[in-house]
Amino acid sequence: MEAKEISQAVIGRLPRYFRYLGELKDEGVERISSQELSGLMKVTASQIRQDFNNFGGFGQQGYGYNVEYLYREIGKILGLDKQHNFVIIGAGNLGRALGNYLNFERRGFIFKGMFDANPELVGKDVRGVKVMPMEQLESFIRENDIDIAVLTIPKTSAVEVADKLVANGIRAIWNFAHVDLNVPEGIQVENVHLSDSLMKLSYNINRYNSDIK
Amino acid sequence: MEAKEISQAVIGRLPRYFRYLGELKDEGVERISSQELSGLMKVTASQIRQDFNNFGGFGQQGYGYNVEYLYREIGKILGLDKQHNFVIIGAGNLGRALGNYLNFERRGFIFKGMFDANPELVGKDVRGVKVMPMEQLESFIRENDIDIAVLTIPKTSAVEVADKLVANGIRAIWNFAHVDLNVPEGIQVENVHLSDSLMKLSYNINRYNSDIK
DNA sequence: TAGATTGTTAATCGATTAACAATC
DNA sequence: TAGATTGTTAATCGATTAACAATC
Repeated sequence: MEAKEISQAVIGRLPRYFRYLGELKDEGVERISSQELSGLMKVTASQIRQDFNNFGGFGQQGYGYNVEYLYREIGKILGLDKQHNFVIIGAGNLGRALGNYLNFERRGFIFKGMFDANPELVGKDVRGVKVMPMEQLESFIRENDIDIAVLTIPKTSAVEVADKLVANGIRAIWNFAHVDLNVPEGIQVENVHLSDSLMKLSYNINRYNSDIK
Repeated sequence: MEAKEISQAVIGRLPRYFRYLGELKDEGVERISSQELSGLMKVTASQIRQDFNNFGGFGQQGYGYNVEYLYREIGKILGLDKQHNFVIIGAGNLGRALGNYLNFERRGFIFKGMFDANPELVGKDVRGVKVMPMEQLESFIRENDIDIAVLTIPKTSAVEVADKLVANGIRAIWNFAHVDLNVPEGIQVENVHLSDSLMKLSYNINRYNSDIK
């Protein structure tokens, strides 16, 4: 398929559409117009139609969109109809919290392994998965069809671990370490920099207060 | 001050500048040009100069920027020179992980209290803070100068809790619940929707693969 | 058929990049 | 002073919104 590149701005909005459509579906709503969805989601109807049309027409003139169909199609676009195996590297608080989060499984993300450099954590159980030592990471990635590595380790070791992951065929890194990873073209990195997010909040608190002075 | 509105695109980049400048400072680098910083951060020098100039001139022609000064100024813009007290609502895995994260304190974010609806979690200790029952939330917010509430509870209760927070004078919500909160103008909300982030990663994995077919 | 609403083109708006005069 | 590099204006690019013809 000769698909033109879809902008990340559009991709970034798809999960939110997916969530709203899922809720509408669960409420038994059968169809919805861009106008109604616009009211619900507080985005323009124009943007909704443009976004959907990046992927071809999902609607029908005079009718609107079929909720269940649109929900399913967006799921497919997001790759949620496929299984993605992941490992978590770093069995600290955050790593364990993510390992225990059950909803990922519902979307096809399967928790396959967990690793930590600290011998005291090795062998511990997180939702049926035993923490393994770092020495086993590379062979495990290769032998268990792992797509995604979740990095919940300190930034000091993150860059080095990322290189190992890439060398062993990982396809994507979900990076919670507070450092920019440098990976070759074609390896996907999604950063979750929690402290950056908190700083934005801080800025907005203070800006608002100085504005009303 | 009559400051024109700074776009969120710019604000979103400030924490990353702050991080790079902090590292440069720690390495003892005294000055840097937009050109050098551009090479390091992989953004255009033009964007760097435009971003900084939103807040007035921090540099000097022919010299560049003083690293330590610029670092400190960006910190001030982000409000990191002020103390922000926060509470965590939801003492599950994620809430406890955030409570145990020490680096927030270094930036002026002080962990003051933790709450949970589950009686079995009440009384537990997270880094010196005892988990309190939800009944105490509202008075605690009012009486302890709490700026930020971190929501790590299921989406089913998040909307209701957010309303209570607003009614008791919270200024900002760091929302990890997978639901959009509707708050009055002037209350800041920063969403961290982890599953949205994971879905974006999923899209990019699958897009890349179909592109190279 | 008439009304509704999409798909899509055109217009606008905002953000990024390029260029260069100002100045250290 | 000459060279370097900012601050800032102008040009470009991309994303959002508006408008409307196509069509169910």
